[in-house]
Amino acid sequence: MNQLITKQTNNQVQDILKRNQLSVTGSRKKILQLFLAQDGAIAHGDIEKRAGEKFDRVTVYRTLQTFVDKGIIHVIPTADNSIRYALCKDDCSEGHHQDHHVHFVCTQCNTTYCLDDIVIPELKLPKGYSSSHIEVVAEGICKNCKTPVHLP
Amino acid sequence: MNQLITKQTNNQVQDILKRNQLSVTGSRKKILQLFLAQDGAIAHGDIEKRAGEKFDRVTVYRTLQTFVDKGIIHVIPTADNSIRYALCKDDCSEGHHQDHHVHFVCTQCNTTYCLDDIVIPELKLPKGYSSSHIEVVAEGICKNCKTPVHLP
DNA sequence: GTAACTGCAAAATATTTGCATCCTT
DNA sequence: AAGGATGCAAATATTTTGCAGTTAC
Repeated sequence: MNQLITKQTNNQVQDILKRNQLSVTGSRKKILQLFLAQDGAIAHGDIEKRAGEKFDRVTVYRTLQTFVDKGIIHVIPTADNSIRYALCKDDCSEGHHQDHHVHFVCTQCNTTYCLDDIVIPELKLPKGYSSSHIEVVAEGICKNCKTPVHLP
Repeated sequence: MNQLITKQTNNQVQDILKRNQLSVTGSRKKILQLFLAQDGAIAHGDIEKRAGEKFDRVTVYRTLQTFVDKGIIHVIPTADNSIRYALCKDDCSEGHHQDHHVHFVCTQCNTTYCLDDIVIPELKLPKGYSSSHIEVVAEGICKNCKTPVHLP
């Protein structure tokens, strides 16, 4: 879990920022690194409390907002009023990612995942309602917390 | 939209409170009235800013929390960090309501509805994941904001 | 060099806690 | 009468804003 910045991820980060017409700065690189290195979603507090790094709180707020505005990350609302952010696979910076994917919150480890490959089935809404976007958050046990089955 | 408390709703409110082993107090009655009188979901701020009524902020926090704990109302998370609460149809106080219904947020009037009658289709989760609860929030135009069709 | 980003201070909001008083049962 | 609920004050926590110094391009 060492936060070594490899040459490769460094390039990746720069790419994403440049593609979104953002200047490549230290904070932005470091925060984007976190997202790239992380399987699940990240809350504002997770970044601030990050051991070993020191992040200015205000800069974190502003950076996250900038990333959301650019479509690099997206917001995952949760019931406990702790907003989490996630970078999704591949085309995050194209703004497609938000359209139809499922979020999964593990009740055991509290990790939030983006399940990009799950198809959200059509909803039959009542007469008069029409929807442009559907957000699905599933709650349960994730792949890592699943009790392993001991085969004989 | 007058907040007249009819004898009937008064009884209804008392019923709900008693059924949940809560003492019947002024604040609880007034706040529960609001939920009963309202089609959509309510945010903390909506209650405080309620014209004509004066609610102590702290009491509102505590009352909402109590109602959530008892299962009288439930939380609807939204991306803008403004948690909303809704009382659902019929069996709110039995704790069933949260299980599988769809929330609908109108992007026009910003009202949040509980669509209790919509069936949430099965999700095919990736290998290793298992879910116990699914939250679906659809966003779009509601029945009231729909542009009316002028028939010839 | 210029425009944009950062970090600090401080303001504005939102939420929680403690406690004395009041109300429900 | 007793326990719980309320309302006020105040403590905490969260988010936003202003601005001067710094950095990216």
